[in-house]
Parts: sequence; structure tokens; C-alpha cells
Amino acid sequence: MDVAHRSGCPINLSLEVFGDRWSLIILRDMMFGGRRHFRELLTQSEEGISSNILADRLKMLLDQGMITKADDPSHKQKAIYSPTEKAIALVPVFAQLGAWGRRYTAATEELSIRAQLLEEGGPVLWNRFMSELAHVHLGRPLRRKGPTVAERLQAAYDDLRARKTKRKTT
Amino acid sequence: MDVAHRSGCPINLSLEVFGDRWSLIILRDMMFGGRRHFRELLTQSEEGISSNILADRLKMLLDQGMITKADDPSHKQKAIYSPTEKAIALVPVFAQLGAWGRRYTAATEELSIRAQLLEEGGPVLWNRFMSELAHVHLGRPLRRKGPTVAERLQAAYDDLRARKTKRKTT
DNA sequence: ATCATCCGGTGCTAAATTGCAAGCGGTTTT
DNA sequence: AAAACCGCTTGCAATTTAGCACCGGATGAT
Repeated sequence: MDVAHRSGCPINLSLEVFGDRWSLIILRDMMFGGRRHFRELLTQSEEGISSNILADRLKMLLDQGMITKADDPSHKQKAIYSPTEKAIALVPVFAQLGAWGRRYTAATEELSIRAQLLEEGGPVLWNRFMSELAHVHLGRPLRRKGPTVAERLQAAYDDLRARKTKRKTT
Repeated sequence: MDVAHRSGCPINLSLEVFGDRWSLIILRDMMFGGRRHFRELLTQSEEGISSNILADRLKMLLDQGMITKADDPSHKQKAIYSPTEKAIALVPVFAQLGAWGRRYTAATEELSIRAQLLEEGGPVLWNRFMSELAHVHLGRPLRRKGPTVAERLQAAYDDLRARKTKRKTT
């Protein structure tokens, strides 16, 4: 049962859960990209994870209580992965990670737009997004109407990409 | 010169810099624990890093521009490592990481007290702390007087430890 | 001056992790 | 009936990690 921990420091323990090169990428795709099937996570990831690593990480995230796995009623072979509240609570971490990456790395404009909106929206937007995720993945009630944060992020991304494509082809 | 990146996503690029099991631990000890020599980082870390990994990571953090290395005038063999602004800008990331770890992992009370104060202090405290670090490590001017954030964090930790020890011995 | 200790590492070996390609039994689509 | 798709698994090579002994020079206490 007990896995030996390196220390009881909350930062260390966080890193022991998702401090590797893939776990957060997978959770990012699940929460921000809406990817919920193995194949989606495998083939539609920007970074190109390999199948055995993906399988291993999904297993680990399951064990850690970060995600759940369910059968897809529409397809006997498909599994649906969902983030738990524990994973949804990482939204502020993602926001800060994105903000830092936007400033200090050579991130591309298109892939930074979501991070930018999230940064500008601040904790209010983060909370709204977490509520939405809890609604979609955990069935929590959602009082707010109108366009969701997920939709707004996606729209901004699509917008920017459309404009970029046009710029190149004209 | 160019290192092949997996993608231009700011979150991914951040993880490519410090998304492993040790880099953030080292930076945490440097910024929150005031450890600036190889030996200090090696022997006073809660987690017990081994010397080759530490040497490797210091080299990498140097290459990435996260830290600088200087001679210690008081000792010809000592090197002084300092975080750059790029690393100091990780304070909000550490704060969120600590906040998450405090809630969702079995962090010990003593090692969580700093994270708690940082969480409660919010962005105002984070900025103050970053200013202090920029003062200590980058020589930036510091206008604020009185006890520093670093001192307050350390005091809270010492306090809690003293009370815990007393509780056990009485 | 001598000797133990401290300094930032290096080198070795074993173990664990990663990345890649291929494949598997079954399901669904065409 | 064939082709594509489903979530993985397996085998293998390459890289990374962990632990540990050790190094030559510098320092501090006696």
C-alpha cells in the first residue's frame, strides 16, 4: 500500500504525482483539449506520446485518483477517461505554468493564446473553468449560462489560426 | 544550438525546462531554503539527491539560464549558485504547487506551513517575495523594510517545529 | 606542520525508465 | 468481406537514474 515518499513536502509530493514529462501533458489534453479516449490522447497530442507510455501513465493517474475510467456506451471497445476533482484542481497550476512558459520560453503564438486568456482572466476565470469541468466530468450542477470558458478558449485558438492561415495564403 | 522541442505549447516548453523529478526541488531549496552551495544542496535536501544528478541538473539549469554560478570570495573551492529572474518568476508556480499538494497529498504539517502562508498571502505576498529574491540574488534595490517574507516563512517553520518537539517531550 | 574535514564534483555499475515499432484479439464501418 | 479502428501489450535498444566510492585541492584546528 505505502509507497515510499522522498519527503513530506507538499511541493515534492505534488512532483511525485505529476512531476514527469508526460502526466501534465495528458491532463492538459484531457481538460483543455477535451480528449477522453486512448486513441485521441495518442494521436492528437502535439507532442507525440508513445502508446506504452500513455498506457502506463493512464494507469498511474488512475491509481493516484487523478482520473477515472469508464466504458463508452456507444462503442464496446472504447474507454472514457475523465479527470477527477483532484486533477481539476490543477487548473491554477496550469495557468501559472502557461504564464511562465509564455514569458520565458519560445512558445508559439497560436499555442499561447489559451494561456494568455487564462492568465488575463485570473482566479475568477480559473474558478469558472473548474466549475465547468466539474459539471462536464463529475456531473455537478452548473448555474452559469452563455458561452463556456472552454468554448471561449477554443474559439480564440481557432480564430487566431484562421487569421494566420489567411495571412499566409494571401 | 537548437534543441528539438516536442511542441510550441507554453506548458510543454515549461515542462521541458523543469518537468522532471529534481529541477524544481533544487530551485525550491535555493529560493526557499537559502541553499547556494553544492554541498548544501546535496546534504541538506529533504529528498536526498545524489551528487551526479545534482551536478547534472545544475549544469542544465545553468544552460537554461535558470541559475548562475559564481566563485565564493571567502573560499576558493566554493561555488555560489543563484537563481536568475527566470527562476524567481517561478514563485507563483511554487505557490500553486504547494497549495495543491497541501490539499491533495499527505504532506506533513511542518513542511506545509510555508506553503500555507504563501497560499494565504496570495499574489501580494508572492510579489513581495520575488522582489526580495531579486534583491538578494540580483542586487535589485529593495524599498520595503521590516521582516522579510523569507524570514517570516522560516520563523513560522521554526515555531511549528519547536512546538511539535515540545509537545512530544512533555 | 600535520591531519581531519570540507570542497565541487567524476566514474563506475546496476537498475529503472523511455522511445519506437510491431502486433493482437476484438469491434465497427464501409 | 474487407478495411479501419479500438485499447492496449510485447520486445528490444537506448537513455536516464540511483547509489556509492573516490579525487585532488583548500581549509581549519591543533
